[in-house]
Amino acid sequence: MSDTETRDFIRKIIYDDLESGKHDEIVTRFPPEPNGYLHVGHVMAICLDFGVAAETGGRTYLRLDDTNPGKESPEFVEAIKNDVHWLGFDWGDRLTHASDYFDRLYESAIELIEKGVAYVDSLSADEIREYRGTLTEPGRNSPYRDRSVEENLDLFRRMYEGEFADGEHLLRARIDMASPNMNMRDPAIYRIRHIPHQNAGDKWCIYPMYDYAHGLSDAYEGITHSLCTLEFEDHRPLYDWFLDQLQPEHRPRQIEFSRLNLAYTITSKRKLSMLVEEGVVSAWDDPRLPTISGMRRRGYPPAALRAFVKRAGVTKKDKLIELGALETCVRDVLGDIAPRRMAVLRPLKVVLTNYPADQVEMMEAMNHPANPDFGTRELPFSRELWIEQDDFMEDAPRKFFRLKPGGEVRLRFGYIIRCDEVVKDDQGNVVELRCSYDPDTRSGTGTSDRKVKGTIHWVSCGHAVDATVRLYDRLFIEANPGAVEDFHEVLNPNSLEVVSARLEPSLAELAGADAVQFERLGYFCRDSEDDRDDAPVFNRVVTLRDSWAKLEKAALGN
RNA sequence: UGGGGCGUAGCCAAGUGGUAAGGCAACGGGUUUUGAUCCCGUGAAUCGCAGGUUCGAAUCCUGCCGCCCCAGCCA
Repeated sequence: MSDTETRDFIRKIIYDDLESGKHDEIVTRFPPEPNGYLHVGHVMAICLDFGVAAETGGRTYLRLDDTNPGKESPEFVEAIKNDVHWLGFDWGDRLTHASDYFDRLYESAIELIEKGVAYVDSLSADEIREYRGTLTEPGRNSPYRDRSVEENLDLFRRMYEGEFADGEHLLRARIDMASPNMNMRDPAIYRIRHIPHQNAGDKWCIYPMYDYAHGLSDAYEGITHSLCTLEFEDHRPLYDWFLDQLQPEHRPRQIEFSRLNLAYTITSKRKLSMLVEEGVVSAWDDPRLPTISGMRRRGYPPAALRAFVKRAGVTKKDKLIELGALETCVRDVLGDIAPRRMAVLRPLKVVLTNYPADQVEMMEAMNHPANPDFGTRELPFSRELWIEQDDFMEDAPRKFFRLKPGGEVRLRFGYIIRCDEVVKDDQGNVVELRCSYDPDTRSGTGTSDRKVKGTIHWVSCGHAVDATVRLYDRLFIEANPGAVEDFHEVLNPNSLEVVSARLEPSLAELAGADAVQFERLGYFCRDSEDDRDDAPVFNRVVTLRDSWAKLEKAALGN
């Protein structure tokens, strides 16, 4: 951290604890429940948990918070591990599960009963809800609240042994049914669930609740700072209550921060799985989703995600961050590392009428305009070329400095050409441009020093590689789709457009998942699922900034 | 109408009694064989509102307003 940066409020607390000698080492944990895929909101938590430990020489546990079997699965465990690694973080040998502590948790529950601060309730779920009261009215004590320690011990043991059906009994903390904090109205500690567990198998038929298991797991692992999101703030008194009652060796401290919400996206696990199950998107790693796996498949580099959450900051204020902020981070890192290539997304044929029909020249092209280390490559240039349909306009405004009838434009790394004739089909669509090239203007070696205002990209027809390119846009047309009653109503019908593109030949050899820049268009990467050697499929990661498009849009608005 | 949290520019965010950093976005200009990048510059904040304390308040006090979270045997 440089001197000009200020520490967020959590880092202030943590660094103070180090300086005051309260702790010699910082220990944190990232505790996802393996019941879904990680998303951009988790990136924030991961970077905070792992980041603050790493920068202070501390440690971080990756703990799978698996206290609710039936919703959790090893598939999600693997996806989570994969995502955290990909983001650039390492938990070493500190991969744990809440279920690793089920034995100790069970013993501690007995201790609570013996202390008289926990009891077995035999009300039904509906009755418990009625007894709980409301936000403005206190709850009432359960008729089973005053069972003897012996009876509670016996009942709890029999719960453990599987003597009762699901829901028949419930172990509860004995706190205060009149507390204004709903979480303190005798919260559940253990419930009966006759289902196997993703990690513990069929050993248990009673499972601990989050509030009970989480704080104690923190204590067992020697977590010094247990960082979580704001909605757990009013669980903190309960978190502390369990620690007070059981006095574990280590005393973790819970600190809450606000979630990171991204505009035009949804991060509720429930809604995310609806999108997947309804087929609105193809899978959990659909490139339009804000899941980590989706963003990876989309081609977002992990460094961009890290930079993004750093810019967003850690506070307690609700935030809804503009999509552009993320995209800027993606462009920032890709701009430096992505090799440049040429590709035409919507091809329009150009015939150079004065260029020899059988001639092919190899044009040298820089792989990165600002970094010679990327080297150069050769592009075949010939009589027939593809250019972008958007780069030609028949009735062009004065400020349009691409191709227009009678106008000139430079072909990137090639020659200056002039549009002599526009060929149309029966419907009046422009299907071909007949142009002439100026032999004196060959890139780099031309004898002519004349300049033209525009430069456009192209691909030689006879050498082009066909490819499918997927153009992604935001999944929703509403900035905060999570706040809309039915998100189906605000889906963007144009979130995916598929085009048949023509690529420069070198792209056929491009291997791996790293992104390249298609000059003047954006950053693209091979799709990790559908790409094949004989049928390339590229995803558009993000467009380049486009001030022309902005001008056009502004003009339309007038 | 209970409890908890939060209100500084379009979006983030510093600032904790001495006269409002920074980033993103926007706008203008320069460079450019990517309308990209890069560079330079500009505008934009009655610090949620109203009172009060003080020589001085975004910072302290009081009252109000707005937004978010909590009534799972979910996490």
